[in-house]
Amino acid sequence: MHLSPSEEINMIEQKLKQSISLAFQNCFNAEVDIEKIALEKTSNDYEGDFTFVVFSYLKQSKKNPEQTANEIGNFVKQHVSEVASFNVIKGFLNFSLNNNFWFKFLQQNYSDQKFGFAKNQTNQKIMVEYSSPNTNKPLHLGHIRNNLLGFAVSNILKANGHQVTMCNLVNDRGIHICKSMLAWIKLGNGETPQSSGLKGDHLVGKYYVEFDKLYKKEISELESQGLSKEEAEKKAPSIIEAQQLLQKWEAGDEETVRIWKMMNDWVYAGFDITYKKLGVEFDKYYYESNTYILGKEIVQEGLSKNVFFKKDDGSVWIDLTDDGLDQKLLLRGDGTSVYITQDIGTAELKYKDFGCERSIYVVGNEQDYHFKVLQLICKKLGKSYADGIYHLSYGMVELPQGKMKSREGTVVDADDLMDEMINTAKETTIALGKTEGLDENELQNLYETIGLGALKYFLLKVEPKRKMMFNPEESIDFQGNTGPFIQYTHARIKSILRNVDEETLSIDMKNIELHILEKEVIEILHAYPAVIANAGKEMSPGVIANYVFDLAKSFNHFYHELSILKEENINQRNLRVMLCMFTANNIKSAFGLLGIRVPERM
RNA sequence: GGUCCUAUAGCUCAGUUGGAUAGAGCAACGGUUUUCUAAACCGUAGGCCCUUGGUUCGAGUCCAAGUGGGACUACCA
Repeated sequence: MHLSPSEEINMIEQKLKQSISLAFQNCFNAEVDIEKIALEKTSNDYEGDFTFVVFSYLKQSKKNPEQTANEIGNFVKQHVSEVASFNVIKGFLNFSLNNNFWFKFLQQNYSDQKFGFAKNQTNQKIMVEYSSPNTNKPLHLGHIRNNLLGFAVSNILKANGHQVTMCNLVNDRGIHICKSMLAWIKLGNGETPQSSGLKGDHLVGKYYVEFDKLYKKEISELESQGLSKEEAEKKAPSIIEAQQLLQKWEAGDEETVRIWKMMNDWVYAGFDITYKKLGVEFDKYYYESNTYILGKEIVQEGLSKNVFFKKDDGSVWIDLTDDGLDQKLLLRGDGTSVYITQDIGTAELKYKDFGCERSIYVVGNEQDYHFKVLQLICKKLGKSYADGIYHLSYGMVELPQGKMKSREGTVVDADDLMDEMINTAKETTIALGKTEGLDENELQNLYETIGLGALKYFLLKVEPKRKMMFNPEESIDFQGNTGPFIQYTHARIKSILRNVDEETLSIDMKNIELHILEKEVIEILHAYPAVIANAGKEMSPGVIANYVFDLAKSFNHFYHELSILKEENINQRNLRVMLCMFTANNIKSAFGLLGIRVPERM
């Protein structure tokens, strides 16, 4: 039997578990399922590599913890050649592996660019929807979190061997777009991105803000005439005009549709630039202007199946009170669709197009309720894809002043933020003055790598479902647990490796020692396949981020204490060079999953 | 009213299916550079893991109740 390297490295845990299970049979005449045996990494305070905790097996062994652990330890040591020794403290059985195991692992994997990735495709098809912007305003910090999450999770799922389709559902129709359109028609004087020099999405966003100003002014005028706030909000001329514009759009009015298309195209051109700079991509775009009709058809289907019901005013509802939720509107009295109508349609369309058994929606936690309802509806309609719907919910990004409000102009604009980050990276890099010999192009590239690396890492290291605080003044650092810290580790390694001539390296295991600092790095590298698997299972880029930070920290410690190229024992030197190559590969690989680039120098 | 998220060091966050004395980074204080990149490394200090009860050999982790913070839910998306 020939095993590929990454199958082989997972085998040591498997081997130990198998042997432990046999030990139970042999020593205590007890059956213990291999799958149920849990091994953990030995705590740094104790000697050993892997630990088996025996407390919960005392019923099977019918002996005290120490005896149980000792008997199992003896058995395993005899039967697993990689086990060099073991020790028992209370109910903790700690196994130490021999150094050759670690040397072999290093030798076999140090140059494998795909180390840690699933060797075989799973045939599981997964759709990941993310970004999903409205086309009435530019992207902001919240969208950045969304985009980075969606892209990173897609990469992680691919690394787990799944077939991933990334899609972007563009919300290109609705009242919000009509607001921008109306303001542009009234106040724009034919302004275009070309005439103003403004990026298309920013131009359209400007008129969204203009609309809001006008609307607010009208409301306060009406209120001063004695109307209540609610009445004023409904009767303000601009909102009524915007609604009329929406009706004209739905009726296919030529001029309205022309302006709508024109302004949306401006926005798309702007988004493309932002997406490109951010480094995210999509395999497929869906547009709600195309999918909302399909949603209406499914609502009819639900009516005929008696899953939905119609009220006297003609509106269509589903009753979810038995599921602990409320009644939910699916179609307005006038027959027009609401948000969830379109999502029902899009879900169906996605499944028809790609047949994915899992469909992940990267959408903020403000829509937790919405997706719960969506999944319930699909289930009640008997849709086969209902169980595969998964809302990857993430917390809002908040500012020190509170929540971002695009209408009030308290948003952190995506383009501005990226530019600021890149600029800060530039200033810091110049101040440190280590980039002699790089040309203008390479420098610009480096600033982007570092600036965006800092931003992306900052947003991705936090568990998705947690809300996060973003303080523009002090949030993003270049020291400590940051993207640039890890990039710096990579650059330092590369600097060493530029002085290494050998294409391939070999070590004679008889003539080397394994220093504790070397071993710590190797152990972390060894865990990478399991980390990728776990990140995929949890759909959490934060798992990768925490991992790669640990790796960088551990490597820096090693680097600081031990010479690499100046080591005189050639075998030991080669071991350390391998460790450098392996670590650099691993940082690049892990950051690749996060959508972050690594520099050769910085 | 209903559904859900959240609470760990001054701040920002980790903490795997319950395991050994709860960890990082920042900020503070002290130290390290004639030696492979100091965006680094080492050390000191900093904790009623929101409260109470339960489950058990063992709970930051699981369960229940409560408190603080937040989101959603009533023809917006």
